[in-house]
Amino acid sequence: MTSVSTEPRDTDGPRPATAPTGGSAAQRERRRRILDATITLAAEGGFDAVQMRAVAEQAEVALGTLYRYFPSKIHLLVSALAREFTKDVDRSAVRATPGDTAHERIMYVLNRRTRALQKQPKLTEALVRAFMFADQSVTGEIHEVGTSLTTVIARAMHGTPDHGEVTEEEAAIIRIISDVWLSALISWVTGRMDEKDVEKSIDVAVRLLLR
Amino acid sequence: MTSVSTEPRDTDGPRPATAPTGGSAAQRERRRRILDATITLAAEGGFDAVQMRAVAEQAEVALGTLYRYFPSKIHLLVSALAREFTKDVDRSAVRATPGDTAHERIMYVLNRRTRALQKQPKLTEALVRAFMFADQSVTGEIHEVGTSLTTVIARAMHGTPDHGEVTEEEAAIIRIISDVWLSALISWVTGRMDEKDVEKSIDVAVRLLLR
DNA sequence: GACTGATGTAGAACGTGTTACAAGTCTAGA
DNA sequence: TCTAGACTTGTAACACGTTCTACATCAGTC
Repeated sequence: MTSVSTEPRDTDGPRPATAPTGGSAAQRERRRRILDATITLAAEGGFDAVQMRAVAEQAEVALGTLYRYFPSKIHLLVSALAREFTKDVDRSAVRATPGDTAHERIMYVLNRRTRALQKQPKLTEALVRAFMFADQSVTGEIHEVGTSLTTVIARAMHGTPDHGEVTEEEAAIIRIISDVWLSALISWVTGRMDEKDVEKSIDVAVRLLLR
Repeated sequence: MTSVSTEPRDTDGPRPATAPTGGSAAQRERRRRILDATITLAAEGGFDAVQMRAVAEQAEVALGTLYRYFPSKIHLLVSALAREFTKDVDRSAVRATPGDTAHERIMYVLNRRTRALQKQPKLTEALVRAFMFADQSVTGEIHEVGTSLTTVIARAMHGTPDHGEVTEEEAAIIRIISDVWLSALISWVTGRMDEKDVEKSIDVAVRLLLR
C-alpha cells in the first residue's frame, strides 16, 4: 500500500541539509526531528507506517520541506539506517571486543548487532527494505553503512579498537561475511528464517572462512 | 513512482491458476500471457515499467483478472523470475558442466547466469527488486528460485548432472556462495558494482570456501 | 435448452509517494 | 532598516498499486 520511487530525482541545485552537518542550527534541528520521526514510525509499524505525510506531521515540517531534506522515502530510511549504524560504530571504538579468537569476537559483534535489530523487528524491516530498494542515488548513504559494518568486523577480527591494516584476504573475508549477514537479515525480515537460523548461518560462514 | 504492497493479502479461497499447472487450458494460456507481458515490460523499462494496468492490457486480461492470478505486483514478478530460473535449471540437467575443478565449474555456471542477467539489465533490476521486496506471502515462489540455484551449483560442484548427495558442509558452502551472488547482484542492479566486480567477488568467495 | 456458480470484464474509487504552486518567513548584505 | 533570495508552509494535484462493484460469459448439471 506504499509507494516507492526508483527513479533518481533531478538535482536542481544543492539541498539545504542533506549532510548531517552543515546548514543552520534550525536546519540541523529539523533534520534531526525528521529522522527521529522516521525511526519512531518505523519502529511502530515498519516500512508501510513510514508515510511521508505522517513523518512530516510528526516532525512538524511541511511535506515539501521533508522532500527538500530527503528526496524520497528510500533516502529518508537509508539515512535513518546510516545514523543508527554510525552510533554503533562509535560505541565499538571505545573498548576491545571480548572473545579469545577472531571467530568468537566476530560472532560476538554480529550477534550483538543482530539481536539489537531483532528487538525492533518493525524498524529493521523498514530499514532493510529501504536498503534493498535503494538505487544509485542513494550510493552515498549506503556506502556509509557498508563502511561502518566493515570497520566493526575488522576491529573484531583483530580484537583491538584500532584495526590497523587489513590484508586483501581479510578484506575479502569481511565482505563475504557482510554479504551472508545481509542475506540472512533479508531472510529474517521477510519471514523465511528465524533468529536461530540467522546466527547459525553466520556462524557457519565465519567458521568456513576463518579456517 | 511505483506502489508496492508489503501487506499479506487475505486469502479468500483458492485462486484459479496460481500454480503453473492446473486450471483449464484457457487459464494456463492466460497465465502464460500475463507472465510474458511481465517479462516484456520488465525487459524494456525495469521495475517501474511493470505497471499492473499495462501488464493487464498487454496480456489482454482485465485488471481484476490479473489480480486474481497474481495477488500483487511482487508475486507477479517473483513468479516470472521463478519461471525464467526454472528454464535454466532444466538446461543444466542435460549435460555435464565444463571445467576441471569444482571452482572452475561453479564459476562457469554462475558467470554464465550472471552474464545472461546482465544482458537484460532492466529485466534483472525488476526481478531482483521484487525478490528483495517479497514478504512471507511469497515464500513459495522464492523457495523455488532458491532451490533451483542450489541445484545448479551442486551439480557444478560435482561436475555431473545427477548431483547425488550433498554433505552438510557442501550445502553450507553453496548457501554462502548463493548469498554472495545475490548480494553482488543487488550491488550491480543498484549501480554500486560493475560486471567485473560481480565476477571477482564471486570468484574470491568460491576460492576462499573451496580451499 | 435453462439454471447456477465460478470466472472474466470494464471501470470507478481509494491510499500513499511524489510533484507543483502560491504565499509567508527568515537571513545576509546594502 | 530595507530588500533580494533562499527556505518553509499549506494545500492541491497526479501516478500507480490495489480494491470494489456491477455486469457478462462460460462450464457443468438437470
